Amino acid sequence: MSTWIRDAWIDPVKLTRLSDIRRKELRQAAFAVLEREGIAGATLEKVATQAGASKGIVLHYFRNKQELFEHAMREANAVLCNAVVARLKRARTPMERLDAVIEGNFEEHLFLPPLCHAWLSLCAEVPRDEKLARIQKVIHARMRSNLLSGLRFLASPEVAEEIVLGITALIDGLWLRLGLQPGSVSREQAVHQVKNYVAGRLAMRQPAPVRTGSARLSARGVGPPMGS
Amino acid sequence: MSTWIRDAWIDPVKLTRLSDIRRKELRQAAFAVLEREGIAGATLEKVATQAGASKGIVLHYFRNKQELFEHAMREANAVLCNAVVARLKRARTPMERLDAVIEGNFEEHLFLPPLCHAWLSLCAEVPRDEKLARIQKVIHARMRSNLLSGLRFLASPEVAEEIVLGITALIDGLWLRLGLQPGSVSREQAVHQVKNYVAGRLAMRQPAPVRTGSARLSARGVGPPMGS
DNA sequence: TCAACAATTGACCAATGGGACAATAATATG
DNA sequence: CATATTATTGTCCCATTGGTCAATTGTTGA
Repeated sequence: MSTWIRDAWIDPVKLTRLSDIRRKELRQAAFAVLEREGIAGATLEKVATQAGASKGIVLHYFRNKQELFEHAMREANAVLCNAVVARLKRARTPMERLDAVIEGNFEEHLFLPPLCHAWLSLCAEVPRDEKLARIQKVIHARMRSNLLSGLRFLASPEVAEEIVLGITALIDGLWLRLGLQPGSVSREQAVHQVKNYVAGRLAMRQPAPVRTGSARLSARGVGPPMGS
Repeated sequence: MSTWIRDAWIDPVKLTRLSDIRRKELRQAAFAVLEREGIAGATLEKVATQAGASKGIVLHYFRNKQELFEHAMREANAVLCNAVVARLKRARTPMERLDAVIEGNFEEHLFLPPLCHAWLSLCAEVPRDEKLARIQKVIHARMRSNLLSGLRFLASPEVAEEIVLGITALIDGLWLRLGLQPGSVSREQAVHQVKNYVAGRLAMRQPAPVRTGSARLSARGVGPPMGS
């Protein structure tokens, strides 16, 4: 409720300041409506009302409904992504990096049913919206990269890749569970669950040839590898 | 394309025979439309066309749109559930029961993007449809029960419960992955993934007091090898 | 102060959707 | 065969929706 405003103000460039603010307001409103109404019930009128504006204004800032919701998805993702990145910055060891990603994905002020509902509705549209699909792809790529940045040092490339799939699936699945039955899974449970998964997988003697000559640092701290 | 017809014919009760057939046709059509169009695009007209009938007939057999799609969800779930149950019948050991559930959830003629898309759309509506929520609850309860029927003998109740959550989340997550990026995960990969998860979890020395005096059978055919 | 420009609104429109219904065809029943 | 019941269609209605547009209201800057 405040983060984006900061961005707009601190930034010395004024450019289309007002325009940017409106757009942000609107995609937030769009997301809010999505939370309550789902994709089928998310009408331009409702979005406008939610934003305290008229319907016309929505189409003034976004070419059409699709575009609006595409931006809504970007926005939502950015928030979640920031949570992860912030934690990642503080991580020192590979294992800490892993935990950062995991915990970041269940930030308690984000791991909530409404957010999940909106996210679900958006996901359900991916197959019919090229743009949404692309965004999804980017999101997943970043997630993978974040996970790999820690996992690289903890498992062979093949196994790491496998664990990445496992972690992402687990995370998504836990979110889904939350959306389907609010209250059935707490943030702590979720984190616990994924961490246990990782522990279990890392403890297994790896079925494939473990040695591939790649990075060797062992789980202990490594410190500086953090780039951005 | 044949299963349901059998049910209707074999059953000695003729009652509203034709009516039942129509209803089944229609909820199947509804599901098919859902696969292509998503919840927002799934109109009564399209469902009728898909079923080769007129729009009126749809509302003749279902009170309204909601009811139609609720039945569509039941139908879809029944199919998936049957796959699991069939495998479960053949299972002999606890571990085999576990595998039955896992493999049944990724049956190759079911683990397909379109089916997933429809399922996703339905899930996205759960928060706004009391009936759908209830159905979901039932589905999950059965899944849990099925898993527990094997898991009971492989871990303490607490741990078993935890693993149930993990497995269901993983399964859902893998389905979601399939829907979001068709082709990014094969049936074999998915099964492999979940089985590895189970193996990893079962191999862990259990963090909580392991002894609860409960069932002891030590999964014949799998139990001990994993031990560290 | 006045024009140029952006923001914002509200009216309007054609298309569509869900649902009601009366009319018609089929089918069963006695 | 006549009648009651069920299946099916097509039409009609009204609310809603995405989207366009001209008109109005600030804002800014010279």
